[in-house]
Amino acid sequence: MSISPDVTIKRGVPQHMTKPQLERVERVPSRRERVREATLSEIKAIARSHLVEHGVAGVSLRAIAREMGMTAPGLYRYVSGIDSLLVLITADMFDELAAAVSDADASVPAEDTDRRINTSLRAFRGWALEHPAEFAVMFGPRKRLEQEVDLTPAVEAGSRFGATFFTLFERLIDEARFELPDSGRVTPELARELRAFAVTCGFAGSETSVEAMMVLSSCWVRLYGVVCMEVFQHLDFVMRDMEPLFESELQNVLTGLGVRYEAPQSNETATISTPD
Amino acid sequence: MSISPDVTIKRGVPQHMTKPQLERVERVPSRRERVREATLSEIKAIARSHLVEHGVAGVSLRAIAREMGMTAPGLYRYVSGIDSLLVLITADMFDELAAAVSDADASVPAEDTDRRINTSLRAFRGWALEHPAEFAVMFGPRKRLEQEVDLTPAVEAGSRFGATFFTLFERLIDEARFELPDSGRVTPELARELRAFAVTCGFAGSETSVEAMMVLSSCWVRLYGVVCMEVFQHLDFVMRDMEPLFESELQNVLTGLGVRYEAPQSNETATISTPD
DNA sequence: CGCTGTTCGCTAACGGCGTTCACTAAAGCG
DNA sequence: CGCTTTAGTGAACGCCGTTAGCGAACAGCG
Repeated sequence: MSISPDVTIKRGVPQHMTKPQLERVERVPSRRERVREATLSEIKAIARSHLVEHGVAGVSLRAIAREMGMTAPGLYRYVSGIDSLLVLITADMFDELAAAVSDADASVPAEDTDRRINTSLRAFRGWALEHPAEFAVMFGPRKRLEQEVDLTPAVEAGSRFGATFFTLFERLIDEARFELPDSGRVTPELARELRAFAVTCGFAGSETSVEAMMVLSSCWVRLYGVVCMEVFQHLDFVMRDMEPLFESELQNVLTGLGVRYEAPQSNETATISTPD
Repeated sequence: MSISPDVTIKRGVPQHMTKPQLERVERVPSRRERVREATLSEIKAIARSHLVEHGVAGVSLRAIAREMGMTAPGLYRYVSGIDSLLVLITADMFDELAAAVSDADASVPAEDTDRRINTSLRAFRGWALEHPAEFAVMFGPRKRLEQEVDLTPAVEAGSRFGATFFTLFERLIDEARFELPDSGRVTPELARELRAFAVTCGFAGSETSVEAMMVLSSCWVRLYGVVCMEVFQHLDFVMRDMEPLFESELQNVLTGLGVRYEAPQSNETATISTPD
């Protein structure tokens, strides 16, 4: 067991510290480390492309190795197996999705909470539609009885993604946009789960109420529902274009949140263009 | 191409006609047909058990054949490949799910629409939780870029499943339980899609309005969302027990539909017991 | 420079998979 | 009975993940 792949060699530097001043002090990543990092990136990139082109079942170590001009066993120096490779790229994809949403969010004036929310949520759907294979891996069923493989990288990235929306939601709470449901509606059991939710997701310290968490959950479930249904094509035989339904749900959800609904621009949501 | 598996030999008998009187008239299924049917059933049964035990990736023709005491190529007499076998059992599972919901529905007095709906929807979730592997195949992402394989059996069974709920929903419309949303809320594009929906699902002739279809879609999407999220375990790291959230969503949806929400019985929803 | 321990990538191999093809043996049927 | 259709087999092809052992390249050090 002299080999231990999948362990990102962390430099023990807190991420919020700026890198440049530390690089010389701590460690300049040795040549070996750099080339190693590069091959790992190549592996993930090719895996990703195979995922897109042939679906998750079409991702194979042998094919990746072939495309890289090496042999499959060699990849085991970088990755402890196909499953953990999938977990790795899943983590990357979550980060990418989070970035896509953040970018969209950042493209509108920070004070315009309403438009920011409209935009962010549409960005989520947009990314999902543009990356159905990725979305399936990220939000679809857990493939195996994955007791075996370590999911933490993906889960962590997933949390980072969630945080993107949580911040926006917190703004809504601060601005007291919507009426909280009667506290009678929240059963003790639900309250317990929601508190756990709040704690795990970081806004424990704030005065975030259980009722607010319930609203958040409900909204998230609804959006997840429409988008899943669209990407997984479960209404395909009955409905050609799911966008109107998504917009309708979005409108319902937003008005429930006291957020102004804005009809989408005629050009695609993916395009980030400054409105006139 | 002398072989043509996967084609259920239909006897051209409408299902609503009683069988016995016709059997002799039309065709008594020959001995050969009977044994053939039996082996096909065995194949599907074993496939199903492997699906449950090892997930969808764990279903393999070779393993099935092994367990049956035959060799893999022999299975090709019954099934045109692993993919179409999966489609076949998916169809069966949809019928089974539909039956489970129907049974639950039938276990409460026919006039008590409210309780019937409570019960049916909980039955849906219950079945999903008891059969996560099946649910993943039925409601998860379409595995391949399945241009190749013929999905019709599964799609048809899926429609039958949908019909289970549609009938209940029609009752709600007839009883005029809920207020329809302003027709201004339905964009022309959405209206078009919803009409297609209504037509494909059979209640075209009735006076079912586009607005009603919008409500139905919205409700279905929400329930699908919670259940998917629970079965796919996407909030696992944040929430232990999803039942309270489901119940909360159910309550929201039902009150929106003008249906009385009934708290679940203390014993599990799966258990069908006559209330006192 | 040469020496030494580590990392890398290879070959070979095992067992599993889906699928095709040519073939035999059995079953059905006139 | 003989002929046709069908069920099932064995061998083969080409994939796959994964393990084990080996040699070559490399990094660091005296």
